[in-house]
Amino acid sequence: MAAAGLPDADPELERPRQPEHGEWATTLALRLAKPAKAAPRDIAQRIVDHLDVPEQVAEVEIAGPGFVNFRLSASYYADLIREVVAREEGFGRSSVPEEEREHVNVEFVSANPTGPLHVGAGRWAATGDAIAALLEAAGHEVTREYYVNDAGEQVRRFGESVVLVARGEELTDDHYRGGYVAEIADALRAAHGADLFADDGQAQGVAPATAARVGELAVEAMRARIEGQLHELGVDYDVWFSERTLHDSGAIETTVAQLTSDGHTYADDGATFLRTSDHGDDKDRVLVRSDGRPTYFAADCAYLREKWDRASAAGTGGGARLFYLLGADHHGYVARLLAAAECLGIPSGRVEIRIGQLVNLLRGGEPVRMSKRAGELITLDEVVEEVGTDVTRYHFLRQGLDTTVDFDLAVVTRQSMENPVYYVQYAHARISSLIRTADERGFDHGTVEEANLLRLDHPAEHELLRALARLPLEVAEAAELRATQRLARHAEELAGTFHRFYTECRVLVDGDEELGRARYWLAVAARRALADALALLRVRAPERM
RNA sequence: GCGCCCGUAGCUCAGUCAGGAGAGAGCAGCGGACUUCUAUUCCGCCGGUCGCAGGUUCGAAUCCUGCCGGGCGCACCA
Repeated sequence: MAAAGLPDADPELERPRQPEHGEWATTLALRLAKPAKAAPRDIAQRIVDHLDVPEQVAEVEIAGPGFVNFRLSASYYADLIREVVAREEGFGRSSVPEEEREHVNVEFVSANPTGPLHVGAGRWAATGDAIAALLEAAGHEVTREYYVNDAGEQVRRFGESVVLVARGEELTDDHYRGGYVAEIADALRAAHGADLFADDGQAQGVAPATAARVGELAVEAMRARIEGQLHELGVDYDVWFSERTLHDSGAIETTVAQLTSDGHTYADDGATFLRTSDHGDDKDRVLVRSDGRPTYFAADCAYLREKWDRASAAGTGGGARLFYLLGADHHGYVARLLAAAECLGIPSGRVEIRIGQLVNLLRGGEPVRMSKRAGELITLDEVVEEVGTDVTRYHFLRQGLDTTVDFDLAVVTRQSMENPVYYVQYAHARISSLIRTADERGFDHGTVEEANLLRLDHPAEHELLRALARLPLEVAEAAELRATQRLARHAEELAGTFHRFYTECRVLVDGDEELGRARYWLAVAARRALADALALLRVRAPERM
């Protein structure tokens, strides 16, 4: 820059939207116009004159008001194809330097185990899982974790509900109801006998000990069912963390004691408050109620501390990170959770909470009412069964977290381009078919090293190569932004460029075997890229459709 | 009332973090393309005051302020 007589500045290369503008571009000259007091195009010219152009850049041009565009050479793309073909899998993955590699605890779903998951939870399942996969692809270590609220009032209440249903007695508005409660009652009766629901000399209602005993079993049964529901969606966790263990081990008392000795609490009206309002929260929050029982928030604090210690112990160079994916109905917790983290001495920025907007379940444009009453609850597994895991996952993943998702059963079950997942999968199946056909016909594709990949100069070939080359960057960006839709949209772009290539460029051509071989290896590379993108989204890449 | 999110083509949404080249995609509508590697595909046309009004900037869908619509949340609940 100095040589060109210009102020120092970050070139900030970016990818132009229009193919005519090359693979890379910089707006440097435009931004320097003011400080350098010169016309942007003149500045651009001076930059270009002093530029050290790498081998892989075929052409540099100044365009428009002062953009500098770079075009990559054919040999760059030839190397790209060889690289993609050479790696067995994981094109698109990257690695971070050891000192930046984080251990990320990704907590998602964590719905209360007092009922089966509904459709909305599917969004958090698919998204949390895919973000975890993206973080892994970006080179981080990940723990997928589910926090099980298996302690406290709701367990007692759930147990009481099961007992009452088992006995055929009446429920009140405070109880859980619905077919699944009866199912649990039946299952528990089968496993433990009807005596499980009996009280000793209790005249009315359910004895606390009975409610607690049944509640514990019922919650575990429900948790197991939730685990199964998530597995159906292709989501498997590393850790199912039990809240009860925090109560049993004394971790909650220890945590409250620590917060107190660090001066973050005070007593008022017999209750213990945490000074969260000193750390950005609207008001202080109760840790221990005036009757001595800890709040759920106290358990959250203990859990936060436990998780932080565990993630830190992994000892990665980039340190630990606690990632929470929460629904918009929980965004009220964000401030107090972050405040708690500060009080616990967790470095700022290490607890990251992302809020996702909610899901509307529709059928033919009409809202599906999800009443608590028996029979009207639409569970996640029912939906997955009806529409399939690939469509369900992809539908959630291709939309940003900030957008409310309409999940319309009538639309989503249609196998048309209203479900773009088929478009991407079809591209993969099409390439697979092409390769099968080539083999059947005894097509001599040779090796990728022998192929003359410089023959790939058709516009459709070039577009496909461009999309292919961008995959690693798109993955890295999607991981950085925790934005699954980035990857989904790029997979669609990749599929689109392949479909156009397929239409315009025949691979198994007569008379030009050299070109055919080059195209064959391009198709192989494209299939690998599609398979890798779909793998990160945990969507199947079918060989046939 | 306060806080968070959204408002972009008839519909569903990308793009907003980090301001740049005539604002993109799919669906719907209209018109084309298979005797040849999968037509769940491809090509073309139609379609937009980027909610409204100000401001910052050489340049705003993008940043700031204020409005207007919609969703969600504001417990010694769980």
